[in-house]
Amino acid sequence: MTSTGRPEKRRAILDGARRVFGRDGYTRAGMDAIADEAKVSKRTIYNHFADKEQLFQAVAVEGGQQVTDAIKRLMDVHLLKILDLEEDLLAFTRDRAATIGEFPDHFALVRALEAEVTRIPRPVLDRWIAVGPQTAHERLAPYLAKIAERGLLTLDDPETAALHFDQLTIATVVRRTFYGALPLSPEETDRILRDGVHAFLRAYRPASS
Amino acid sequence: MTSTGRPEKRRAILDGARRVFGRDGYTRAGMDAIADEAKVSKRTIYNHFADKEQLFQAVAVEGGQQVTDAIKRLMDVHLLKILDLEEDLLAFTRDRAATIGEFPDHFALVRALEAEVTRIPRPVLDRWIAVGPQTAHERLAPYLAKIAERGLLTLDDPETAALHFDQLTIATVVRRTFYGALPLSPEETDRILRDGVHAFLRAYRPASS
DNA sequence: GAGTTGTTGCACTGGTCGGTGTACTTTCGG
DNA sequence: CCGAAAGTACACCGACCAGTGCAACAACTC
Repeated sequence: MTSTGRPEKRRAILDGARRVFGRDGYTRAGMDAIADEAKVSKRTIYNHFADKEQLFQAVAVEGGQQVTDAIKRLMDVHLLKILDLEEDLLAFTRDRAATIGEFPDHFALVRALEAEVTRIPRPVLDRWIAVGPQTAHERLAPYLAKIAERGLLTLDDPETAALHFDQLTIATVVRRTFYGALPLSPEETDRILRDGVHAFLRAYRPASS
Repeated sequence: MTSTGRPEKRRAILDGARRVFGRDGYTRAGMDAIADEAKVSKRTIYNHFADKEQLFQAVAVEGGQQVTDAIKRLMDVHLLKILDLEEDLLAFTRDRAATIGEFPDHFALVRALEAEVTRIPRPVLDRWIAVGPQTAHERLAPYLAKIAERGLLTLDDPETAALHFDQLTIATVVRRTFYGALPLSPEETDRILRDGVHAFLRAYRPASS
């Protein structure tokens, strides 16, 4: 499992592969195209990765990790000290929605990955899910629980609430735009997020308001 | 646009193509494999459809229409006469979730389609969206509006409420299972749907209960 | 039953692509 | 400055695949 070859080449390959896989999808992406994009010899790719499949998996997991980290930072920024709950949740989900545009290659690759879901070895798939989409909303739960402790939310189950928040906001935008592949006007995006946060609060805000 | 060739052959081709596209994805699916699956000569496929892309589009749109029709029927069954709102919504969403298992080839194909979203001509994509996923939840809105008229729901905007219902129930299952590609235990499915309906009602039920 | 239309099987083309072999050059640590 | 490790350029293999051409065959129509 120890990585062979020069690290900077490995980086270039991963970056190039992310772009090409995102642009062309898994099957259409050619190893020659990836080599060109990474400005690396095709032979070097095979010195770092056993085959196309392993390269794809490496790129997917790395990207998932990066996005998860970015979201974690957003949670710390917006959800630790709450002034106006609705505004803070809205600000969080807006920034979260913006990450779609900040990692366009990764999310394009996610579309490719989901199409291959039945052909990806289960352990690899589970690892990606664990690193990426699963923790993305599971990590939200403790923040919501903390907010609930202050009496700002009524939560029977923080994880379910986190899932519902996700579904009502970011997941709706993701679904409408196919992970950012189709355009969605800022106004429309904002309306979705506002409505979603609003509905979430109606479902989870204490009766005494 | 008038269709050439014998209709029963066209049917066989569409059915075979749906299976193979669903199993192998767009790029991996071979026209020879489709011909075998449809028990038809490859030459006949090209007599009915200009090329692989057009065949794929035809299959996608037809499948989307079938699913949309099935869901419409479920709405009529469950959402016209309401006895217990929570139970009726739950029964509806359960049956709706079951459609994922009833059209496995179609939903596998949808995964392939979403991966190709950037490569599908916009008019074709728009047509599929209009026939399939869009109307799927937009058609729910009038049913909810009708229920609201009886005072069982408080809706500012029926379409938004329909979208939220969708997101909180079926969309969550779809996301977790990747359109049915990964297994999800009936208990887990039921928990998701129950929780979703419950949250929906907390957000949209009149204060006087 | 003649003619048209559709279907079949098969060979074939032109192209793409994953992966390898090899001989040469570059990089870098000691 | 030397030697090993890594990278490069390029030709190459085998497999696969979309789409076509063609000749024989089957099935409807009038």
